[in-house]
Amino acid sequence: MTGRINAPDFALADTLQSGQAFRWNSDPDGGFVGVIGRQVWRLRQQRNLVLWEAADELDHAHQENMIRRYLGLDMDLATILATFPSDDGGLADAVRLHCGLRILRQDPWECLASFIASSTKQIVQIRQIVALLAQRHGDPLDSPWGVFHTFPHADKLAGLTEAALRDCKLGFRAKYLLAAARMVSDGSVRLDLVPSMEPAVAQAELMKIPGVGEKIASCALLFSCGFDAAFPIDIWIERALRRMYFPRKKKVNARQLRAFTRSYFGPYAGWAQQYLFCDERRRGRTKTTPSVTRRSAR
DNA sequence: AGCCAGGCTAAGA
DNA sequence: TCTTAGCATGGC
Repeated sequence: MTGRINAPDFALADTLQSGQAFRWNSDPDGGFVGVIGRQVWRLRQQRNLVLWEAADELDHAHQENMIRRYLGLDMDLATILATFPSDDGGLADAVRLHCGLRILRQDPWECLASFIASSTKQIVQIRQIVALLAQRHGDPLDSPWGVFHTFPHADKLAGLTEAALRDCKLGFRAKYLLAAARMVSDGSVRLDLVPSMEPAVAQAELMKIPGVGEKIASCALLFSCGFDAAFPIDIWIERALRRMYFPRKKKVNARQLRAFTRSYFGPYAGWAQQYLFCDERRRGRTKTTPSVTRRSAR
């Protein structure tokens, strides 16, 4: 089944490759193949259109709604951008350079589990871990593009041993993911209710899980639960914030950074964060003469 | 071949 | 309250 969605202000590649989701693979024709829910999808962009192909023949309108929601196409980007601080040239540049970047709305469990796996890992490694979890413990899904797998439910992972998770290269995160799976599946963490909670309550709910601190909770809240103001601060964002807003000021600690982001960026702070994140990484990539300019953040 | 990654926890100042 | 080691693994 195929379809097309009019999406004038959308950047598929930026959106799928900006470290929000870890299970999209690009194919040679500029498409991306991945799993949403229990289906394999192939997505492409042609100018103003998102072209989608789904492996299964289901209700067309339902399919289209699903993909629109997942890609964040049900949000009005212009309205969101208008809430950003108006006199911030640096942020405006980042927005311009990553025009059409959106926040995905992923499955909360897959998203939370992926970010539990992410700590002190590079994106390549996170992708490996998530792929292994799916291959070994998810259900196979046949498709025109090969066999893919669902991301295993919390119930499924809850029944595994820590050793089985370690075999998926989780390392010391294995016990965290196992605990998370158990807490979600036995109801001691109500992941299903998180999207409708007050932001602070939702964050506290996720942080009941060992291995989930502010950063990982923020990622899950922003990328899967609809909390557009959640503002995960990782190493890249920290670099961007210090460079743009605290130049050469020696002592700005994590707390002060957090306080700043909460008061400065507004109700869609998480979206601003994603633009800054992408741009900081772009800067890292486009640096010239790597032997000289390579410097870690102060 | 080390070094260091998109952190959290717990210990110690 | 703030700083820091330790954790496990792979890419560069």
